Amino acid sequence: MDYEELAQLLSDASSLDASPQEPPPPPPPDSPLRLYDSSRGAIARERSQRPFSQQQRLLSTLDDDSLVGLVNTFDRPTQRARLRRPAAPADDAADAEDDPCIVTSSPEPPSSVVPSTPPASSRLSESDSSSDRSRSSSPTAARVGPLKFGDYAQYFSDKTAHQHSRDEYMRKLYQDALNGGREYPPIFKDCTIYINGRTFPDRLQLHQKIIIHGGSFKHFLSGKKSVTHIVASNLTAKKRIEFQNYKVVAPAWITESIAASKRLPWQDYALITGEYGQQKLQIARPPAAALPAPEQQPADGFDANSLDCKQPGFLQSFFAKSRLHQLSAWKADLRALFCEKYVEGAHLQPPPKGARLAIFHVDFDCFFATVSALSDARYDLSRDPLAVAHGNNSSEIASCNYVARSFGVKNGMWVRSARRLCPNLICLPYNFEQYEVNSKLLYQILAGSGFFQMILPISIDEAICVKYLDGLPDGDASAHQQCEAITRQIRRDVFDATNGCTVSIGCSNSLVLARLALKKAKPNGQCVMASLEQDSIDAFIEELPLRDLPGVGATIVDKVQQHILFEQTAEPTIGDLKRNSSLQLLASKLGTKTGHKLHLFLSGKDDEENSRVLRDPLDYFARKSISVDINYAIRFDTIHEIDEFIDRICEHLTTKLGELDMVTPQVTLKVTRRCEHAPIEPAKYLGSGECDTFSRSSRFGVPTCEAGLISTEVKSSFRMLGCPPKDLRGIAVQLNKLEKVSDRVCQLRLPFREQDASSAGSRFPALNVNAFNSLPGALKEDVRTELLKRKINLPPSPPSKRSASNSPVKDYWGRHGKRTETLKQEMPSTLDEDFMNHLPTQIQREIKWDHAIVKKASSSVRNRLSRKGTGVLNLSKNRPSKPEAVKFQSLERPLGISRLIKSWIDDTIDNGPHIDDLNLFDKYLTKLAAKGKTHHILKIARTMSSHLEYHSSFTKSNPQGRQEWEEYLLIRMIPTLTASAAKSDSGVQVTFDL
DNA sequence: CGCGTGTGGTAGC
DNA sequence: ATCGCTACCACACGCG
Repeated sequence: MDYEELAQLLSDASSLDASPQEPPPPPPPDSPLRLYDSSRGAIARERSQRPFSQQQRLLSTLDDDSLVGLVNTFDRPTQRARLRRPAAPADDAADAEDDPCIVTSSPEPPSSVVPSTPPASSRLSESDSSSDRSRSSSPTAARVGPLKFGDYAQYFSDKTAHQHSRDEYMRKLYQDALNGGREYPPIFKDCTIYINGRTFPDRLQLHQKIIIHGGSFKHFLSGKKSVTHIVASNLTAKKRIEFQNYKVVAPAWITESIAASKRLPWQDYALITGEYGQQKLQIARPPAAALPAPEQQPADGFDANSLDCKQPGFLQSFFAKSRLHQLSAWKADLRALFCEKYVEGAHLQPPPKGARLAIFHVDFDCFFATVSALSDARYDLSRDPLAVAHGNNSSEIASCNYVARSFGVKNGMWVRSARRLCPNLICLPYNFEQYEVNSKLLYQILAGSGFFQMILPISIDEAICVKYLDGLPDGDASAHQQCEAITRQIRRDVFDATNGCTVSIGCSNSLVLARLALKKAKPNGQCVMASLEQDSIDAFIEELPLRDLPGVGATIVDKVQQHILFEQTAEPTIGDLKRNSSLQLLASKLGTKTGHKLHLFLSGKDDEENSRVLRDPLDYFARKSISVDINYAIRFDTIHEIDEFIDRICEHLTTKLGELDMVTPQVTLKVTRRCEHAPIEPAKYLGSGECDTFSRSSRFGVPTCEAGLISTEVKSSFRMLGCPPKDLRGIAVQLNKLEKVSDRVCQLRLPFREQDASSAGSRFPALNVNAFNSLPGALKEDVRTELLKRKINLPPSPPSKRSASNSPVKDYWGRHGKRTETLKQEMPSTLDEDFMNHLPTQIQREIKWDHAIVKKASSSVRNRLSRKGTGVLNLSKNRPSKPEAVKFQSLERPLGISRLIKSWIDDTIDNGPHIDDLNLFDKYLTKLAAKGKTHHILKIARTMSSHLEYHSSFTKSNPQGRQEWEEYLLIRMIPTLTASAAKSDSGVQVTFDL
């Protein structure tokens, strides 16, 4: 039995009962469950094999970089269009080009944008996966395409197109600056060179050397075919394999070739000597000779037994073994399945308001333990104390049977502690496959029984089944007896089908009571409490532990104990609280909502929120966010490793997002950081120990599903949170407020059509907001001014009137509050709100900084983060960051700035510059650029570069700070410089006043 | 008051 | 060893 059949059962059972006069819907031929199947195994496989896109990673870091290309084409849609097609060197961009979504660019009549609801019959006969697909491949859905991929491809091609001219310009610039205008020998003519990893000399210098000697430089491997040489100082084993077909040379090839004034044979500097020879042999030999290489690869990164978060296969292998991940994934799948079955509510008839319901809460007894035990003939579920856990000491018990529980063993306990209570405890391995099998059997039986109008999935082993009692005589014994009979039969059927798994069932008229009845029924029992008087309900729940109420966990019990029951009992019961509380008391001690909820629960009544699942299950089960959390085995040394990790997480998330056909307007990063006093290595192997958490969310101007964009925001957020890489113990990325792409079609249509209506380009179409978003600071200002001059209307704003984030402003103001006047820039108040809402968070922050009116001391996060003072991006109190930073703005003389920068680097060479200082520094550079002082920027860049080199010459290790400085130079400074250069190209004379 | 962000609690085994 | 995930709600607080 697979999920497809199960889904049919689900569908058939409920639709039959819900509307008996209608014929059962023909089962969708090829149906929804493809989604289910593909969202598991297949995706996972694809994910593990899919090579990480190098260009995407780099691209995502190059956020502010070189959007000059977009600026250049900003007002020239024709050029944009021309550029769009041919150049899309990135694999991802190329994929996007193939995507039907973006191929279409012709406008569609509005009528097709909102497809009228098809007759039910036609919808039924249509396989639903294809219904989705047909919608998304329809021309109307294609309207969304350009926002999804097109701009990215555009961005990318523009960027690539621009890179060459930038390098060319830089070449001239360097030539003038360093060589008195004379040309350097074109040693690397026709060479396209990519630099991998850290090198000596560093990337910046090699880049310089390459371009001034006539070579061209690739900032990333786009398809690899265009690259003639890869320069690297050393290669990981994996890269060694990845690059084995390329000319990989040591940096000395560059330097020595220059010294020799001619291109030396690359073979003498080949990094992959053995492999290359072998490679040639392999071509000649039968394929068998190639075997060793693939075998090496798993050992390198995919060893299932070693969990190394720095390896590309980590996520995959971690998730495969994480019980909590599985539980969450199953749950999400079941919910999606439910929604798929009842697309648009077609087959679903929620109970009429006020209908009498019988709710059956069905749950396996100690599911994992039972299933694992049943698959091992050596053990007797009813005699041996059993538990499911990975290992022996600090591994957690996922589930234990009732024999073990009689010793005091509990779920979640560490095996070591459990063994103290129960020395004979037997630990069984997980058997995720069997869990799924048995779960399917359960759902199949529930759906096939025909007893229920709705089957609401709660988890892999737990469901809530709803029966409408309206046809039955009121409140009499027959309803109760029927429920008893149903319960008995379900339990027997499941036991038989699963060959020994027991389910317990609680049945009552409310969700709360059904749940309490279930608790009472466990293990292997049933408890039917249908149609009772309030008195008997009260009597029934009186003795049950408060903890058993839904939504009541350790914290709420603690609060109740402390503030309401004053520590009277160790384990308070529902009766305890009910006797000692009132609605007002609960609301005041626990909060309004929680208080009200609890008050109702104490009488066995559902509240608005927890019964929402009954009233509007589709809404209840609809997905509103997706996230990845990893709080185990996180051990990083450098920010770069973390960046890569973030990239992988974002890829993972966007893959899911794509499967769901959704986009996100917001991403939240949650960082789990080792507590200051906590030991470096906690008791639990690779555990996180005691931690603090910090989170930060970012908005996208336009909802996106692009890994690169999301990743950029997340990496930026990570820096904002200032967690030292070595103290990172967990990381979570959430995509919030998800929207279906198909739902966005209507919203987006208007701006597009406006654009089409006036092809002259005098209107400001929605799409160009993206372009604007991406502009570097100085140009952005220009463009903004230009827009104003032309009185170009901006696209409609999203409903919200507020812009993304408050705290960065506070952060800035807490530290640089006095800079208001000098940094103030023009932004007309009428545009402000609408405009801001369309800008990416990062740019919003910049603008906000300029226009901030807030004068607040550092936020609490800021304070908490700086208490340690030695973090990488964490400003040390004894580092003179602020005075220096303020000085940037007033310094005009190069000599002064040089000295300042040197001392800044000196001070931060170990721990790295503070992000705020860098941002301020960026501002300074932007100002310089705005004034056309490109030569100043160039000089500063050279100062920084050479000073970093100076540091590296006597530092053995590679301190965090220097890496960050180098990265800053490469990914932020150079682009600024380039943008500035490109801008001043037309008019301003570049001169040096050394 | 309405809205946004960041934090925290809870659920499943 | 060991695989401490994930979705969602509610709250506190800040802002205008």
